[in-house]
Amino acid sequence: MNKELINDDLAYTLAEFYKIMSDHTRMKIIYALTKKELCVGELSEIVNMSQTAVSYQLRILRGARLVKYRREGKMIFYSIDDEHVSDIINTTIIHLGHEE
Amino acid sequence: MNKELINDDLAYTLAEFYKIMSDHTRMKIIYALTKKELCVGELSEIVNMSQTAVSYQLRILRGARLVKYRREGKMIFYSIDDEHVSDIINTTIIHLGHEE
DNA sequence: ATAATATATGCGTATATACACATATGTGTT
DNA sequence: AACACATATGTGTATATACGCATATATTAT
Repeated sequence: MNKELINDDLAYTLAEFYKIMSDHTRMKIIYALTKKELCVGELSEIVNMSQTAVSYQLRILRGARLVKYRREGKMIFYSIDDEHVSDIINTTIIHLGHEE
Repeated sequence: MNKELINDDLAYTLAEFYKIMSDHTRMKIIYALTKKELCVGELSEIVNMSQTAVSYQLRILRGARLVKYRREGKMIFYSIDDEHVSDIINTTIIHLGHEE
């Protein structure tokens, strides 16, 4: 009778997705990447955190297929995997009334 | 020079928003509420958790203004505060390819 | 092969948080 | 007022996780 009101698998999957976006360091990284492809060193400067910390978060973002990467010599360039992600963020920004 | 790539306040605010949605219990509650207004007891049954646990999460959802509520006698009915929330979830479902 | 540079990973720790339990508060009924 | 019922809240605890440090790996240059 309440079948439409509950969907455990979906709820778990959704929550996992949002969990990735729920850390401000990761969000800074994601936000920067929605604007431009960047390598780890650049990201490290932009978000003003250690290379280790950025790398730690990039691994998580990779695991969740939120970002993709390509090697170019010593450097690895990261970018947003899917433009849906940008859409979701933009919708949220509008929702939060945080446009500037 | 990288001003457009970073916006600390916004990143924090976005991360906080997604943090609310990053718990599967809360997501079950939110999901059910996107379908229908419900009281605490009904929610408790639907997500199959104790009244205390549901109440704990509802407080957090209230604090984040993700849900609103109205009293009717002894019961309190909760609903989604803003239809933007449903939009964001629907976009995410499409993104995840989890439509059924 | 060695060195230098860019990035990744294992481990330890401090912090955050979801939930259980007990209890409090608010509302209607008698 | 006393009681029952629906919901909320304070406290303790177990678990999850972000990040630092040290170190490993991968790539290019000498």
